[in-house]
Amino acid sequence: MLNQRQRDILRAVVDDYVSTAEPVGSRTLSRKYGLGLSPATIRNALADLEDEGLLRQPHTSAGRVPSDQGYRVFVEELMALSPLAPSVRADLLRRQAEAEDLRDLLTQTARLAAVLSGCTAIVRSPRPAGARIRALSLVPVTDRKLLLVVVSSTGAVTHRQVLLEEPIAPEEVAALAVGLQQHLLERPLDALTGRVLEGLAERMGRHRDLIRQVIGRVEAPDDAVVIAHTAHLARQPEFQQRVDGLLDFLDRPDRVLRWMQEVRGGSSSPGAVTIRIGAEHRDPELQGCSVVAASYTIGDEVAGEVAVLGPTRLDYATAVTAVSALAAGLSEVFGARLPGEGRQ
Amino acid sequence: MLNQRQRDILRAVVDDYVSTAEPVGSRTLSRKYGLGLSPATIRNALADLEDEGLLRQPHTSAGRVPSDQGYRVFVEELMALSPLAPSVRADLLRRQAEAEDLRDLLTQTARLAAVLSGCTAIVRSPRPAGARIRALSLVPVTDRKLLLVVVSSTGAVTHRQVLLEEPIAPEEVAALAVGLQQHLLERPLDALTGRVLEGLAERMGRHRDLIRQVIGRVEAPDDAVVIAHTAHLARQPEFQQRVDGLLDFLDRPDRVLRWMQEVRGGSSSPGAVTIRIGAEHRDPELQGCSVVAASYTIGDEVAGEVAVLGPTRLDYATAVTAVSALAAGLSEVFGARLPGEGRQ
DNA sequence: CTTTGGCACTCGCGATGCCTGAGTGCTAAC
DNA sequence: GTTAGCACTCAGGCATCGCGAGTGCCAAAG
Repeated sequence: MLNQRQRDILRAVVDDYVSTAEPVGSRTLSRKYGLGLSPATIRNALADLEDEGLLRQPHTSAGRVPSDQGYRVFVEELMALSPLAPSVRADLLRRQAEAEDLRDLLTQTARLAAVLSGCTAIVRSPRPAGARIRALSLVPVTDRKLLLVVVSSTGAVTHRQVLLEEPIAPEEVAALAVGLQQHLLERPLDALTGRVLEGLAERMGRHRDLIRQVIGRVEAPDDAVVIAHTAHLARQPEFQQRVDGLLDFLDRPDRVLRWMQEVRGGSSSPGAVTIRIGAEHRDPELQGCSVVAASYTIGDEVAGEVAVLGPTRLDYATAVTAVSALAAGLSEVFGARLPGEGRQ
Repeated sequence: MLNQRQRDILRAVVDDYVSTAEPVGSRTLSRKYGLGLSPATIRNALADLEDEGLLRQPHTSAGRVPSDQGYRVFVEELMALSPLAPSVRADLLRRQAEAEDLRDLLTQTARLAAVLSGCTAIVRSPRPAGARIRALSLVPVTDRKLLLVVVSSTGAVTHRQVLLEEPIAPEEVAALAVGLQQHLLERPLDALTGRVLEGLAERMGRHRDLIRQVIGRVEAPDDAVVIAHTAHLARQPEFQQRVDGLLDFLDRPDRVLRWMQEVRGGSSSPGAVTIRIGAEHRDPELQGCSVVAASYTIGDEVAGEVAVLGPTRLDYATAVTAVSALAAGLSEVFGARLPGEGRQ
């Protein structure tokens, strides 16, 4: 276990390294941080911390740098979170509430997270386990082309083209839409598995193939993740050589999505902030990176996450306050809007 | 005017520099390219080309590098375009035709362009001057929230939330939708200016405010540009120091859009390929970059562009064949689908 | 008159070596 | 337990050097 001095020093090392990106030496610590200790004393403490595996030396006569494990101790025990000023918080919430639609809301949130934290931000679209079909409509585009529009209880709108073999009359489309609505409205999206749909197709008789085609596509929503400000990653000195790998990773929504889900993984208690540091990531591209993610909720269910991504040397305290405030904002906006009263 | 030898040598310099990223010397040229000339002779020609402003020397005793102007001469007079193998072309078209909807089509196209050219690719959503409203629907989500869905003749689907002060009954929504359809279907999107809408709102009597709210938002489509594979930019040796500026630029869809429009600017003949090189860009972030853009059409109108972005040292021939093939593919897909027969 | 070989010259780049300064660990004194 | 002092280490900056790629110019050959 660490004693108070070691804790103070570890905190100082992390603070300094985060802001300078240079290994921190005993003299600097003694001068810049009010520890009231001589460099020599600090050196002893540093050596202890290194033995514990919380600090590393890039080379013999360099200062210390926090190890992944050191960051972990920092975020779990030492980090001083200063809550956002109420005015700032209110401003964030206002901006979120002003969003025009779901997409806009997520984009705005991601941008705000990026600006506040100085990192690349990622927001995962809401997909609560219990999302239901709130509205469903078939729009005839031509006599052989329909547009299926589904609005889920999260506010997500998905639309798919449906191309037909045979022409269909508008009245028939309308009848079909009513039929679908009867069977599908308020049903959970998750429940739209093969068997259920097969049954539905049977029951509705005509247009069986059409129905299959239509419904099989409802569950794949358009935007799984929104990413803002990748430029912040490229600015980090430690990534100069590897930006392309990271960009490549972020370019593939499916991978990012899987990864986000995995990050949340264990701790899925609503509102919790998950932090994953450096080697704790499985993906090789993400070595040297940390992610701070906060989940937001719709109703009482975890629906998605707001996250920021940066080098392990990142300002965890700022990141945590930013993502939790924004995730809370999302929860609030969803809470206010979605049960259905349509308040803006 | 350049003589044949100078032209051959300029072409060789560009070819070599594009593939190696190293300044090209007279010896290399004499060895690698079948010019049948001694290095000394080539040196004379190089000196001439430098006097013409088509080549530069990074420093005395280095090889030559094409200047922006040199690239311009290259693309206008010297570049040898080899058309794509029919099988490749067919494959591209097949992949485009398989796209599920507009969004998917544009994303696929951008990815293909990026892979073929080895550059970052940008596709601008179709917005032909004469795009019309093909379908329009109001989906009741709650009693105070509607979703307006508009399908344009380009296949673009836009949806907007409409929040109401007063609750509205579903039947009323349906009636309203019919009214809107009567007045708006097949009208050009461009014509939806304030005056027309005002008139419409008057004529429809009730729900005047609602109508205003609804229609004012139709014209701002969701996705103006699709960007693929920014990682390719980061990989370019010449951009190591400046990736962040470029990423920053690409992060703002509005700027990218404006810029794409400006690039097409002059030559708007359908199917034309526009190339803009280095200093020809106004934006300071784009110095040292080139863009190759081909426009695609819907009907006979230019609707948008497929473009690739890279360093001035880019493989213009490959880029040109790639973007023109893909733009032609888009034109074809739109041509086949959009008049309304819904063929896949 | 054009082409070419030869030659002197230039200059970036990588390797080498030196020095400095920041930083350490250890020990002995407080 | 803390601190001052000291010897030691090592990365990074700086100058030096040699190499090699490349040039321009000139005079001879075609």
